Amino acid sequence: MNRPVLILSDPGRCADCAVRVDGVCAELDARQLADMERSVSVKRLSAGQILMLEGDRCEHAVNVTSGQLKVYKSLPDGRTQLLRVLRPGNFLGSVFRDASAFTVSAVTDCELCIVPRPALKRLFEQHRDIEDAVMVQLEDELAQAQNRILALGRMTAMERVSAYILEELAHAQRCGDPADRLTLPLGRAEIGDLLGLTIETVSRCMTRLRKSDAIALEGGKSERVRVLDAAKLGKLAGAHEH
Amino acid sequence: MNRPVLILSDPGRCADCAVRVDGVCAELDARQLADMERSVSVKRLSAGQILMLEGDRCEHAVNVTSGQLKVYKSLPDGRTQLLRVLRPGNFLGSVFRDASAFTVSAVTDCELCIVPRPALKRLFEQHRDIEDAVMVQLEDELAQAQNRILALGRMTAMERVSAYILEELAHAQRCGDPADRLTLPLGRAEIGDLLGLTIETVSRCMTRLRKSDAIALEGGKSERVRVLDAAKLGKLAGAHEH
DNA sequence: CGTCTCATTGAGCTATATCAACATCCGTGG
DNA sequence: CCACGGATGTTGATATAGCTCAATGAGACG
Repeated sequence: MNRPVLILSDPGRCADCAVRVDGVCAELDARQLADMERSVSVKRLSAGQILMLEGDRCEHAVNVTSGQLKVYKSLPDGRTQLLRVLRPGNFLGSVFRDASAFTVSAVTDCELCIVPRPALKRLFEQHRDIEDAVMVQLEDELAQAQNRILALGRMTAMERVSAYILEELAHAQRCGDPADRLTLPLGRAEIGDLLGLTIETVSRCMTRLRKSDAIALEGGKSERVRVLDAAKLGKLAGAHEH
Repeated sequence: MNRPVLILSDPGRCADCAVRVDGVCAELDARQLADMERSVSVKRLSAGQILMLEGDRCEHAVNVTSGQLKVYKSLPDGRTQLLRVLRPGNFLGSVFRDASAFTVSAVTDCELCIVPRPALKRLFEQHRDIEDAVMVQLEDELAQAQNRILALGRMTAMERVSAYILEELAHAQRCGDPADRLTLPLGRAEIGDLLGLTIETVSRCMTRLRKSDAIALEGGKSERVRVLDAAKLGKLAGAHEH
């Protein structure tokens, strides 16, 4: 998962990119990729560094190639709410908005593939597929935001935590991990900020899930979860499938 | 606001459309509009009717020309959460998703301008600006969803209600209404479903705002609000401007 | 081995939900 | 025109989920 990434000064790299098959770049053909590559540069962030602040001008879009970032909004008194977590393959960037609506900061050390906005617009003009690929990302992001709205507005703490674990499990599975194990990418505090809960409530929900044998917790900070009873979690999360 | 709308059998109407200057259609030139017009039809809904159900195939995009609709998700036990309210000029439609992530139903009688998805895709191919216009809408929608996430996750009932009134006030002003008066488009139950609160809590917050002289309530169902002290509301809403 | 960070657990508090009564408006039919 | 009934909003009393504050535990790291 931590393979090297595309580098401006070293053309030909996009083809080797670790996240080549995910997200925006997945659908592009060789020529589009080559054009993309010419516009792109790499940025590294260490854990805790801020990529952009709410209100900043949006000067480029980014694609995460390694590491994790959190996207969040804050109230003046410091309450903060995570909007999403960015992982390898995820795209972030407004094409038509000037000011960022959120802050983005690195949870772990990260490598990002960066496209300046003008270059992105030019790419859009030259390659319809790139614009389409971005729109697909945008629609996905919106759908996830809508799920979050439902969770925050109408689900209990237990439901939110159960649903969150299942989300992470699904993500782990997409990454090819074993079907019942996952490593939570966030600490309790950040999970709380994502789910609109406090650290303590998240912890208590985890404990309750553990005591009811739905999950097992492992690792020093209980950051590893084994899902013992996915059906029970699904029921708790109020899952309804279509 | 309730002027007639574009009608397939009566070409030339788009130019006269009540919402011509809003949303997706605003940026189009005569030729694009003419092409659009050819792909479009009108649908009428009466209050309470359902336009689409969560899980339905997305077969067309719609642009609201009159009336209001609500977009929402529900949990199996009936808890429901509004995602957004659609008003004249608003666009709704996934271009690349197959299944709707939400239910849409008419709050009032409505008139909609409908574009079948294949036609929309064709329009995208022929007119870059149309795709761009849709992407602008999508980015706006996402930004609003993110504000809602912050509200639901981290704001108190008073803050949510205050912020909501200010949102509605801003909307009324954009429609050219007087700067301190507005008519709430939703009943208390729907406001509750939008803000993740109960009817009673919404009502109590309204009362508190009234008693603190931030607003005055008028009309049989208190559906008209006069904003007496926007600054106080803003402070309550935890507004921070950039 | 102490210190730091993070998670857990407990005790009590409070904002909001729930349950219930009442008020008000509006339409309808007599 | 008035009386009635249904829908919607308000208010009150009580319950409770989740928050706050505080103490404890358990790895990680120098």
